[in-house]
Order: sequence, then structure tokens, then C-alpha cells
Amino acid sequence: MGDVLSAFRRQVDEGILDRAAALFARRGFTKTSVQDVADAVGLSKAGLLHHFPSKDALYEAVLAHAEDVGERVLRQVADQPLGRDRDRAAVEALVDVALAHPGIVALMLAPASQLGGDADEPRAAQSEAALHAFGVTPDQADQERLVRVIGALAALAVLTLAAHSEGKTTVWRRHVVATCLDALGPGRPGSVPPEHPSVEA
Amino acid sequence: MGDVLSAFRRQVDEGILDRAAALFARRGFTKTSVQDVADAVGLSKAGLLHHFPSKDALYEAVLAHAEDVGERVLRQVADQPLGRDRDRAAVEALVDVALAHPGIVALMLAPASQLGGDADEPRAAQSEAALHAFGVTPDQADQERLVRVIGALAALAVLTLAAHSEGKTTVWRRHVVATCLDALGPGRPGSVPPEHPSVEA
DNA sequence: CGGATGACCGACCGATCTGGTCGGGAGACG
DNA sequence: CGTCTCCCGACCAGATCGGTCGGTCATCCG
Repeated sequence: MGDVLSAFRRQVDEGILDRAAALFARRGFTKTSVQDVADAVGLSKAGLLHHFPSKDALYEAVLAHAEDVGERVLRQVADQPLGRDRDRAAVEALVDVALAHPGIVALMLAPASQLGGDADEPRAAQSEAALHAFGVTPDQADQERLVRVIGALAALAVLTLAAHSEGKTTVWRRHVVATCLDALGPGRPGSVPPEHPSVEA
Repeated sequence: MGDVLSAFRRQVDEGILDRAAALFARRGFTKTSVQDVADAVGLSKAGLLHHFPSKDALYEAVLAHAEDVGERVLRQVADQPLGRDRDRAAVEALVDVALAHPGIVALMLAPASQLGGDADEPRAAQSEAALHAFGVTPDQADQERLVRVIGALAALAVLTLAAHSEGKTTVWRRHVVATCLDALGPGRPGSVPPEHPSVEA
């Protein structure tokens, strides 16, 4: 088996997966046609189905890839001590991933923020895991912070997807990191009451 | 012509328009079927097409209603003097509308934030007008602030659409208002450079 | 009471689109 | 030359599309 060849192929497939994830995140599984994905990646429908044997297989590959990306972010901050520094590290890591793989992040965020609204597929588990990096437990009252974090993150992913004007991403990165940290942090003037952000073991 | 009757009918139609707007905002025009809207409003397809003669007519009615709502918000803050107070009034007005008509606001925000991603329809003009209430000109460099405002607002509309748990909306309102004001305001620690927010005549 | 009206539905229409298959062309490799 | 991989156009059967039709209710008028 060729090393360089399979590596190149994996790179091609990852590009497909990222764009496919963006479409699945936006429209859900059933409302996204194979033709849509094929057009997005610049292939014919038959050409896309040459890489993945079926639409379901493509979707499973997208989910697996999203899980990979999510776990990578989790590992990146898991060994750091709890506190403000870990929050910043987690935020920056997630923001960087959102810039590199906007489609994947949009897909991970979609079930939590109900962007699709259909509850079409059962992929809520992994997004919960990703949000645990922030010390956010969805069943608690810190869902309000979730509103702001997810909002900023989703907007970043969406904007990165829409306009790939490379020059502006660094600016966006700075602002989104600031917004997320503000949302996570304890009270500031005109903001949340000064209760400490809940960080779990 | 019956006064009470037409008033009731208009109320029913507005309920339809709000839910239809949410679907159009999420999936775009072509990807939203008449059956989808009919299911969302609890009617059969034929029953829905009894209220609106065609899918295009339904969409135009949705757009007209959205324009109404947008202009109402604009008028509500147009006569106030420029400055921080007007910003707050504009934010609170828009947030209140987002709570009352989440579908409409999601539709107005969709073209600006490219939530649909397809550039499916030409409805960008009215969202620009709505954002002018914040003194935000999309062609300027304050698009970064736009990221945060739109993110918070979109998340609010989406969450309001998803879970109509009435008790939490007031909490969300407070947080979203705070986030939008922070995004609009001059520099704070770890945030945007202290340049004044651009407010035009 | 009969009759008219409007809201609404189930069934159905032709047209389009769906996921998926098949045969073959283009180019690289040997 | 043959073979292999990558990819495409054409095509299939079935689902879905927007829209129409006849008809059933409940309500209101006289």
C-alpha cells in the first residue's frame, strides 16, 4: 500500500468531509442531497459516490471525522489545571478549529443550538462532550452562557464558511475569543451576576 | 367587510407567517417545501394553499411581514438622539422583537450571516436596513462587531424557536442585550480597540 | 328549515428530483 | 499492449415537488 498515495487520498477525503459537514449542519441529513455535496466539492454525483459507497456511508464518515476533531480539541486542554487559563486555552483551541474546519464545528454546534431545528439525527452526544471542555453542563442554569458562546462560535464558523477572505480571519479570531471568554467569565458591569463559572471535575 | 373576522384572520395568517419565516430562514426558499410549512402550522398542504394561492405568494407575504416588523423597530428608535442610549434602545427593541417573532428575526438575520449559505434569494436589503439602527455599516471594518451582535441575536432567535419554555426568555433577554451592547460599545479589557462605534447620520 | 359561504382535507396530477447503478473515457504505470 | 484508478454522462425506479380537484364540515343568513 502506497504511503504517499493514501496520504494524498486521505487529504482529498478530508476536504470532502469538511464541506459535506457544512451542508449537513445547515440543512440536516435528509434535506441535503448527494448532488448538493457533489456540487460543493466539485465532483459529479457518481464521482462522489466513488469515494463513499453510499450517502449513509458519507454521513458516517463525516460524523467520525467530526468526532476525531472534537477529541483532538478535548485532549489539547484536558491536562491543564482548571481555571481561567484553561478556559482561555479551550476557547482558543476551539476557535482555531472553527477557522480550520468551519464545517465540522458547525456540525458539532448544530444539534446543541438547534440550528437545523428538525432534530433530524442523533448526534447530540458529541456536541455535549465538546462543550464540557468549557466546564459547561447543559442541564444546569449556565445555559445562558451557552447562548453567547454558541452564538459567537456559530457566527464565526458561518462567516468563515461564507467568505474565505483569508485576511480577516485573524481579526475574527480575536473578537470571537474575547466574546467567548466574556460569556464564560464571572460578572462584569451590565452582565451576568458574579457567580463563579461552574467547572466540574 | 367584517372587522372582527378580518382581524382574526390576520392574526391566524401572522402566526403562519412567523413559522414559515423560520423555515425559510433555516433552509432557504427552494429547500423548504409547502408540506414543511403546512406541517409546522398544523395544516394540510391544501389547507395552507387555501390561505395563500401559491408558494411564491406565501414567500412574498412572509417578506412583506418581515419588512413591516423591521420598519416598526426602525421607527421605534429613529427619533432618539445618537449615542449610547440609542444603542441600548435599538438593541432592546430588536431583542424584544426577536422574542416575539423569532422566525421573522431569523429570516432578517439569515442573509447577513449567510446562515443559509446558498445566497438563494435577494432579501439582503432589508437586513442591512435593520442593522443600520445600530449605526453599523456593513461595508466598514465594524463587521467584526457584527459577528458578535448577529451571533448573539441569532442564537437567541434560534433558542426561542427551539424551546418555547416561557420562563427562561426573560433571562435570555438580559444576557443577549448585554452581549450586544458589549459588542457595540467602545473598547474594554481584552476586547476591541477603543475606537468609537461608528454612528452615521 | 334550506341554502350559501368559507375553512379545510384526502386524493391525485404531471413534473422534477432522489439515491444509486452501469458502461465507458482519460491518464498513469508497467 | 493491458490494467488500474479516478471520474463522468446517462439512466433507472421510486420519492417528492408545487398545485388542483371534489368533497366534508361548521357557521351564518333568511
